[in-house]
Amino acid sequence: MNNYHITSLSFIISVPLPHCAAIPPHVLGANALGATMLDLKLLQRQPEIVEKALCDRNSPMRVEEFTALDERRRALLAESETLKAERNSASAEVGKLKRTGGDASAIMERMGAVNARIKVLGEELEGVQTAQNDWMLSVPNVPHTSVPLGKSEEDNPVLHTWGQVPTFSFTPKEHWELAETLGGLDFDRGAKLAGSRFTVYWGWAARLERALASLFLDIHTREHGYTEVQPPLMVNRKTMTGTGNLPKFEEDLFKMEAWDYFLIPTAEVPLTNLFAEEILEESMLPIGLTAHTPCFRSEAGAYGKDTRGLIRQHQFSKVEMVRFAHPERSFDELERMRGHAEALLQRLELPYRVITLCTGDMGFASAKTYDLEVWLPGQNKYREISSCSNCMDFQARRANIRFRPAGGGKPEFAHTLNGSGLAVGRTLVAVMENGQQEDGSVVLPKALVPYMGGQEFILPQQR
RNA sequence: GGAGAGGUAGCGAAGCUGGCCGUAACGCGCCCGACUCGAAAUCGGGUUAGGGUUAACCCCCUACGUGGGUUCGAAUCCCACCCUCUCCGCCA
Repeated sequence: MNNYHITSLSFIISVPLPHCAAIPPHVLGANALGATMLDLKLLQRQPEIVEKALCDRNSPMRVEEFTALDERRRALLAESETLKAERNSASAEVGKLKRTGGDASAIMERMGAVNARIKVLGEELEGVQTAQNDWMLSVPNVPHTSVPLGKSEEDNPVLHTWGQVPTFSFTPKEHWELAETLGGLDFDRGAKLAGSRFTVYWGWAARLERALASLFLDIHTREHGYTEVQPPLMVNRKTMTGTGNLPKFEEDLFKMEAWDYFLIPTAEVPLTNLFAEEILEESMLPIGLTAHTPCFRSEAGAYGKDTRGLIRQHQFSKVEMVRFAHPERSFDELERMRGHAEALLQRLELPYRVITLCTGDMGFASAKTYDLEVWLPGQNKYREISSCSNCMDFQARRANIRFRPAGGGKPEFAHTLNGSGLAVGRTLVAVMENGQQEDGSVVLPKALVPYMGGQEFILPQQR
């Protein structure tokens, strides 16, 4: 599941509210939920669609807040623009009079009063527009019609499972227990150097992390058609806003104290914003980008969760996939990208399942999300290892990412997708736990052996 | 860090002694048409985005890196900031 879901709200609103009344099917047709999502026009003309989306997401926001601001804004705009038109024509008149030697003092005096009124209107308008803009930046994406309704992660249906859950003749250990004899993962020194949720990797563990990332990048670039990118690991406020991490989720991020820079919580942020404020050619689509980067998350609100081991760290590495797609093909691209993530787990022979996130569990920017969950024998359960989302035009609107249609015509917003392929630290955990033997050693998946210099096992005596 | 140059449509670029210059000169690209069997070349026309109003058109407002200021009126004058390029210094 995505880290930006609104868990804190799911227990505030636990019963269906009156405004959640059913929407007629024709209103929710593909057309209505297409490229105009969270467009000003959609909010103005079909507010009931957004209202239902907010309800399905358990969001406390109400469209009527927007509507009130929008009506006030338009009233102020109408008066202000009328006065500005008057001023423009009067100024042209002054220009003419000055050239012909006429007297313009009467007009200039009248414009003094007009300007004063424009200024007053402008100040109120600015306040209203700021409030409206804040609302727009805080409203989550509208879930796609194919997303199952639900309140929380309990309601996420399983799409399919792959592989056999392994059986052991002994009680399988968690990865941090294995590391007690295998070494490699140094939680104590990680805490000494930085604090809790930081880990030092030694020897085989450091190499395994590198091997996994290399394998993933090689498969994506050679077999799945992605272009490898090395982006900045710190980005500015505008970039964070483009993907939807700001303004709502600042507390989840690490921020530089003296600079307005943030450490990226995922490579999705720099990769998606690569084409911000740009107009692409339709022939360039779809674009696939991949990057292996560290990710930094404050994990605010995760106190007491996954405190041991590598599952939840302040710093972890991830290979990310980002795709830019034509609006008509973005859901095909989502299926394709999910396949790219699944291919990695299959290559590593790790059992997993795919779930579809329900409306109440989806991330802020997403219109539809699949989570891949890998089997962890030590925990005896499936744990998230990848999250693949179609954000449709939600991020593209924020970041202004457009493409020009092949036949010419006005630029349209592209659709953006992102997915982990995969979270490297968690994959390392899965490799350890699924490959463990009774003597505490670990058998490595065949696909990894060439990347480990021919090494097939991790043995206790290794350093 | 020092010195200088620059930021104007999809791209290049003019304007920068304030008004007749922003649906923005000029060139490229793109679209439509003419010519052609067809194409190239040539010729003619068209081609910014966002918002308000509207059934739609018309019309109106805003935008010349960003934010302020002066003025009846700012691409143009003033102030601050951001970014790019060149040279110098420093540095893995």
